[in-house]
Amino acid sequence: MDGTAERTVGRGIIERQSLHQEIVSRLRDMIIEGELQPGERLYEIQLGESLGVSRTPLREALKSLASEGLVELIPGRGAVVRQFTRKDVHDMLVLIRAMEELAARLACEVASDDEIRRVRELHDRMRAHYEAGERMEYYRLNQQIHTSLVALADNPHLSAFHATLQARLKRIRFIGHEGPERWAAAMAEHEDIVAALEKRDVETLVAIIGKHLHNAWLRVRDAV
Amino acid sequence: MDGTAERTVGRGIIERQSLHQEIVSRLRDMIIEGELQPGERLYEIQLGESLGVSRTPLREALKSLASEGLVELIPGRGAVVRQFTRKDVHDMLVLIRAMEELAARLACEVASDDEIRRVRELHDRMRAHYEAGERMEYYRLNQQIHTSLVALADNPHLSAFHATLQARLKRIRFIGHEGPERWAAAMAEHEDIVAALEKRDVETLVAIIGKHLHNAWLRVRDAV
DNA sequence: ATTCTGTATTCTGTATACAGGATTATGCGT
DNA sequence: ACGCATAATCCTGTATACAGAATACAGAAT
Repeated sequence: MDGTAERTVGRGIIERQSLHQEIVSRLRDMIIEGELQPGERLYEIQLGESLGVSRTPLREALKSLASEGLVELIPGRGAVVRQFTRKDVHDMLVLIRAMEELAARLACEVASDDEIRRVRELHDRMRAHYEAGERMEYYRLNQQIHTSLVALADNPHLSAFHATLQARLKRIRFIGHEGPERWAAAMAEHEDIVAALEKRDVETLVAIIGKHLHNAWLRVRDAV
Repeated sequence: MDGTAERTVGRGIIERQSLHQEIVSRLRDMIIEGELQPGERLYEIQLGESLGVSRTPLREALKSLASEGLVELIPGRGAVVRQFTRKDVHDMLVLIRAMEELAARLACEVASDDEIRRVRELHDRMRAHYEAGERMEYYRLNQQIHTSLVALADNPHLSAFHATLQARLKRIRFIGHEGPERWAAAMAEHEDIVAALEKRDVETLVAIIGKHLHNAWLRVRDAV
């Protein structure tokens, strides 16, 4: 395949982002969506050809993904899709909980009414998808709400760490939302979160977020 | 220079770690120690020659450092040592505070007496350096104590995030410890931290750590 | 039949080559 | 002397080539 042509088409006239970021994003998605499964070894030539890219930029992307924790680099033996143990997942949820609790505290202080209103809008759209039983769309908005909530804290470093953790957990969390009653519970918790945020009721908000992420563990722990 | 010979000497008979990690570590140190200054552009050929490495592995190392947040990658224009604004430093300290508070809570639950004893030993050694006025050694142990404290929580993901944040802040924090009265205050806070940890007095420990990192901000904010 | 060893193959790790874009220097016109 | 256009240089981004390590395989010895 002629990689150059493919790339030109893919990026259009204006270069939207560097090829490096494009490869990283693509691989990240492939890992999150399970196209590349945990424990799977990533052969550079083969993978590069499937993306229409040579080994050099691919290897660079793999180094980035390793730093993000999605890929494990074994010296002399290449890259492997990282797999997480039960404890890993628990540890990550504990951590993401602390991050969102921090974000909640900061958000109640610094977020503008307008920003909060936008989260409410996302939430309402999510509820619509919930009521329509559209799991995929629900899930996507769910993630986006958590991201937006953290963004309200106006702390880019926090947002970045949260995003990488969320990426690691994405696959696992998706599995966890099985079952209508658990789904309903998660939805109710979100309802409370947005309500507390609108009232800027810090302690309630922190408490619910804590509960929400504790429950998230209960929801996923059997899946790992 | 003949890079191969240099490398063989540097790594010895048994390969201790991959060259990639070696370059990353080396560059990280160079950035932290100010050999490469914030905002400085990193020319690949030049930098590679100074490390005895060609562009390919160097570029891979730069991608890793970019993911760690020590280097900024500008598409089409290469790598620059990242510089942090006042707000960046504040945001990072807020974040590291939340992480250490979380670590404190977990540590009080899960750490063994033996592990806590080892932190006490580090602390005593640090105090010796403090009393001897050995700033560099004091500083080194200071960092190590914070790292160990987080390690007590037995959450590798937390430890990893904490470590990258600490790396970003290392240079700035070192500057901040100027002045004997501020140094004394920091030392006293550490004293209290270890004491609370030994008693497994969670709330006191969290409070002191919070205070310690709030003060850390006061100590460094004029330096940035 | 099994294990060990030597060989062949495959893959990683590093260096180099080449193309395109960015930056700097130069020269011309005003 | 200053600004702009053009050319030269440098640097990045990507592909490819080569060396060495890891793995797989086959045959021999026990």
